[in-house]
Amino acid sequence: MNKIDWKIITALQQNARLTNQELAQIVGLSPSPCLRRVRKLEDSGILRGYQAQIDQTLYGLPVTVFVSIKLERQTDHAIRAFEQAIQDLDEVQECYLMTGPRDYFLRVVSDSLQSYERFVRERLTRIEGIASIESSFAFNQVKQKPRLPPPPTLE
Amino acid sequence: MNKIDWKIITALQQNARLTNQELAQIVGLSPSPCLRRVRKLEDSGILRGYQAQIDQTLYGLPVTVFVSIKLERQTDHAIRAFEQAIQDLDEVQECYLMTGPRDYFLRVVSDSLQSYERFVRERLTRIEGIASIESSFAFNQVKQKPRLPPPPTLE
DNA sequence: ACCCTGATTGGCAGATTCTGCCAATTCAAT
DNA sequence: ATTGAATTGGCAGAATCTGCCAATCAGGGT
Repeated sequence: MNKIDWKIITALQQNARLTNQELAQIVGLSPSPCLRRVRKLEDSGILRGYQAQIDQTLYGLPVTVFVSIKLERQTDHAIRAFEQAIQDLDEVQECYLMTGPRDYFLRVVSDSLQSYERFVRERLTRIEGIASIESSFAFNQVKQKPRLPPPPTLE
Repeated sequence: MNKIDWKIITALQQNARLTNQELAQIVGLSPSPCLRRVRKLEDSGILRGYQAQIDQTLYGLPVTVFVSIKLERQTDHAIRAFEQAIQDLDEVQECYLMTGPRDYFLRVVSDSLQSYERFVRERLTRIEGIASIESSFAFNQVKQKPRLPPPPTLE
């Protein structure tokens, strides 16, 4: 990966629907080598995909909650069971395995506090092996930066 | 917004580089009304944009940290100053204003723990008005779902 | 049941873009 | 300088985009 690849990645993070011609112009190549580089980045896995950004509030899901979860025990079985259960919950947008006192960390979306309460009571707490759940509510999103800093390998 | 719009949004969340023809076929329309709907969703702001998903580890930024921040006072001035400062930090990928004991919640990326420490010491703590900082480290991402549940207005 | 109106759709066609192939160029190492 | 591998630019047929127009559809009022 070199400077041109980095430019490609930066440009596509800001607008994944750029045409190959536009992209080529931005990074200073002609279209065909530019397309080849994009394909290579895709094949290598660095470019994992392209996704539309949705305005959650306008879409109808204005509530964002961060949830810390602790398991009763960290056996292999309990971990796998929990992670599998989480995959099936549509409201869970992201899930991280954490260091420290909390085991998992989730970002959950919902249309209202009522719905979120129902989600916790009827879905989350039904998962086996959960010791505790702690919810933190977001007022709003202050920043969402679709752009990573340059990787250390570039400098 | 109706069922077709929802299909469009779902499809574009999974692959934002679908051609209009492919998208039209998926949602069961011919290309031209499909394109019109996409434009309308863009104009309305529901479709905020399209971004490439990057594999952070392959890219060279394997460390993800969630940071809770408390301000000394919640005056209008302090809040604005903090939010402005945050906008300029490339390492901060997301920032939320929170309810509860913590004021802000950040997702920060870094290439190593050393770099992260430097980031905290040389950048974060230099921002005026911060009372406390608490870092939680992620081992890895267990789930990343590029798909929202159907909005309540559809059911 | 009928008509009327506004919204939505499908098809068409010129303009644009994509993308595989090949020759030319660049660059690094000897 | 010379060689060879990697990368590039240009080309052209195929595919796609996208604005326009007529046809269709939904549903409200009489």
